[in-house]
Amino acid sequence: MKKSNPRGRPKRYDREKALDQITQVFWEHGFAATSLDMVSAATSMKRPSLYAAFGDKRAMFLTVQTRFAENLSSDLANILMRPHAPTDVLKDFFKHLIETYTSGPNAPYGCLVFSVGLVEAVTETEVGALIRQVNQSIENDLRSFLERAIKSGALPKAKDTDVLTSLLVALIHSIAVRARSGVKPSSLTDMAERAIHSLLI
Amino acid sequence: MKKSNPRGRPKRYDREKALDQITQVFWEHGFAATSLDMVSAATSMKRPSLYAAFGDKRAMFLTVQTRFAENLSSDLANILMRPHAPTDVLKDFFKHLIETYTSGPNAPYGCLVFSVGLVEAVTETEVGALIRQVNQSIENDLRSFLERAIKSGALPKAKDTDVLTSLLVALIHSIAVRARSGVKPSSLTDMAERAIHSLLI
DNA sequence: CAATTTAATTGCGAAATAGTACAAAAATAA
DNA sequence: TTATTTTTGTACTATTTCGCAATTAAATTG
Repeated sequence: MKKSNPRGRPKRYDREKALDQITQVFWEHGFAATSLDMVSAATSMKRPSLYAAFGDKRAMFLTVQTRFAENLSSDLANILMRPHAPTDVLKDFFKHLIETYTSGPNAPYGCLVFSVGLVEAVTETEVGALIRQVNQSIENDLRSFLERAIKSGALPKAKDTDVLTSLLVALIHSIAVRARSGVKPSSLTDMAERAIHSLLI
Repeated sequence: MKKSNPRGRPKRYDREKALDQITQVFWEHGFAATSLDMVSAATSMKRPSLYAAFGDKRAMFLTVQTRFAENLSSDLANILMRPHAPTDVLKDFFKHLIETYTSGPNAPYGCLVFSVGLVEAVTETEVGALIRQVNQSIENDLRSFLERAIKSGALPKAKDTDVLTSLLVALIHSIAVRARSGVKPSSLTDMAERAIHSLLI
């Protein structure tokens, strides 16, 4: 059952596709260095259409930030639910993270939230709040994962899950920084896997 | 022996003081959101004077980036040379780092290099190179520090210094992210100290 | 005291930028 | 077919921004 067409002239653009394209521009150049003309070019939408669809530049930025955060968080949370050995799960976890941070069309752009958004956190309270919330969410997921692993006997009881969790989150932040600075993905994978082994074995 | 005054009209500004003021502006707002008028207001120098002294906006930014990196790196390197117990030295190390990242005049701005500079790394090769170089330098200093500690018997031989080093660097990056996102300094200190204990004991 | 040198100040001009008013286009509804 | 609704496209305005040319100011040198 397809819903009947809406009243007026149909939209030319696809909302999700447009948001992907907007994301790319902000991801590469950051908030302030991105002009609406660049966004317009990337989406093939004229500025008035952009405004009608997504609000002003600030609103657009907040939208893609939260969207990126939600997608990444949920991907990572799903990986943590897989029924494999903890080290394998964490390897997949960081593999996906690194893939996300390094596979832009032109270059590695790192993390849209932890790198690009972060700069605005000082002047835009909402961005700061989002970042803290994303951290909290990933942190909670990781801690539950580790506690589950200990409960099931897959991980030694002696592990301090709080410290372990914050070190894994630190690893995420570090990968974000290094990815955008141009460190090659294989290096990042190496680092992550060695850290996982050292921390969990 | 004071060197004789130079030929023409004397400069009104003090170069180092001006660079401090320029640093503050970029640190708070990032590169693109900073206008030369803001820099002009912060330094009480008119734009032509700024241009004569520091070149254009991009050159100014590169100057304060490298200056910040050099100052911080050298401070941290010095702390690592102190003849105390490894855990105490590392506590001081992170205490200084957190102090640097959180004690701006208005707010916590995090790291000028790892947060503010990082955004430009994609479009400005030099910034990316600087960041990689700073990471390398701190990493080397930390690794030597750990190797020294093991040699002197202050740290168990079993430690994998490479992994340990990259986890400590990750902790730095994480503190940079969290500081700018608005996490309060005491939380950061807590996290750092617990991580140090867990990693070194 | 002139002449010279260097720095500071004023203010202009060209370009970029964000936002929006208004007209044209493309669909549905009657 | 005509009216209505919604999106798209054009074009304008006000503002910001950068870089620089020309002028004024403050020092040293002879």
